[in-house]
Amino acid sequence: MSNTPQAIRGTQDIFGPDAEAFAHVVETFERVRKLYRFRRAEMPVFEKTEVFSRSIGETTDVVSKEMYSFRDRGDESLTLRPEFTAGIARAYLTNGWQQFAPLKVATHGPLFRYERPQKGRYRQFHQIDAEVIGAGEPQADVELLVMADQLLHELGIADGVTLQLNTLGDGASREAWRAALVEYFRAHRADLSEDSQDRLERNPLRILDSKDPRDKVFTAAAPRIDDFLSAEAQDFFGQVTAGLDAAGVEWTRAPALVRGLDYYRHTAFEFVTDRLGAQGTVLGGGRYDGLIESLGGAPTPAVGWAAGIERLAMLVSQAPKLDAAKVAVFTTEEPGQEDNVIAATYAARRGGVAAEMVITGSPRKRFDKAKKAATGGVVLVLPGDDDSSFSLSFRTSGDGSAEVPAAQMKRGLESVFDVDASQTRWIVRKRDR
RNA sequence: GCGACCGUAGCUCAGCUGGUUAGAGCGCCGGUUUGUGGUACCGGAGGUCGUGGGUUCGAACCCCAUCGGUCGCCCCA
Repeated sequence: MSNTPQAIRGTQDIFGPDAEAFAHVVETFERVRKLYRFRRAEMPVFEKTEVFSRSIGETTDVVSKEMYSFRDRGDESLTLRPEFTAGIARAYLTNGWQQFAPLKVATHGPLFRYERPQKGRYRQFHQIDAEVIGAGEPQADVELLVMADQLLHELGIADGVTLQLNTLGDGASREAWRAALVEYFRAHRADLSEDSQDRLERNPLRILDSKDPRDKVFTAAAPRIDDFLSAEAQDFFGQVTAGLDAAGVEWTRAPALVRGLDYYRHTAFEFVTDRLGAQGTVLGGGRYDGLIESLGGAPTPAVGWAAGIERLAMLVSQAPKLDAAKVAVFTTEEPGQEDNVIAATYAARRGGVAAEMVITGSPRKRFDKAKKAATGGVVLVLPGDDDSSFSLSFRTSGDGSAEVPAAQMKRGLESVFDVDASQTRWIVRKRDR
């Protein structure tokens, strides 16, 4: 064991109920995304480093200390993607996807961030992601938000999750607000937490959602974005909220909500829960009208969101269990009948019935072993009248049971186990021996 | 990058103020029992006590380092 390589810190091997919940989240997302007519896209998991550094912002933590970057054999700096948006924007530009604008795309897969792992946070984590590129109207924001809301409802985790909504205004509004915040906090600089004094230089907006009580004294009275919104920005936000109201999506205004990355404008939002410890954000996103330009494209409005699959999966308690499916377990206690068990098991599976078989170990213990694995029931293979035939005995924990010739397996499965064996047309043929 | 707690069998854990061959349950393998049954009993395999150093007559237990896990800070999904 001691020379077995260990998994990389912050990576996870997902198995069992967790893996089922994970798959359930992805499957639900795929279903909902089709309802909203978002197209599927796949991007590489690594890009040139500049794809991220130029779009996300050099001063952000993500770029300055959380990227998995390395040099390839051509001495090019590459980076494992820390988010989807930048890569999608790059693909949009390099593949001429402008022709599809406004483009609704969705994707999911692994992302990488060099961080200290903790609850709901990993170095390789997974997100589902939806973006609308080339749509500057508030209706695009609304569509994305309603889709997110529906997804959370269909996952059965909408209770206890609230949509927190804010606007950062257009570029001019945001800059004016930022300047006012810097001026305001600078006046109280000495009384701020160490972290926030640092933030004052790097990312003053983030002082607003500091958890430090020393900062909270000042954040309450800090300048509010509303006082700096241009008429257009105000109108834009008004249309977003009106659309949400029309669609029946509940939201709350969160004036201190800002996004961590530089490219956000106008709408910013997070779906937040109090059930995941410190990692309360379950789905987050916003409008990033400046991003495509920063990658050398024409000015292109865009909105999007992403959600951590692991975090969603942790909230999903009602994920369908693999074991909940009715499983027929085939076995025999008669030495020499093992081949017939094999024949019957594969016939059942070809017919669409979930089946397992037990043909190893002590024949006397096989029945008990089969019983443990069987949620549908146990099928016992018995020798037939002659060497080349056999019959099946269907046993359930209830009162159902029946013994039928092998050829009538379909009937036995359906009547005794109550499983859908309608596809089972296969007849156990008599074998020459 | 910072802090707190935690590493004993495949899994969940017990192991007293340091004391002799480190235990239990579950799981696995074998035997017996039962024979419309989700049983009971017996036996077996499986552990460099995360790793390395130190203290001690003696370390799973105390000290240091290191690796890993968990949770929190920063930041973020």
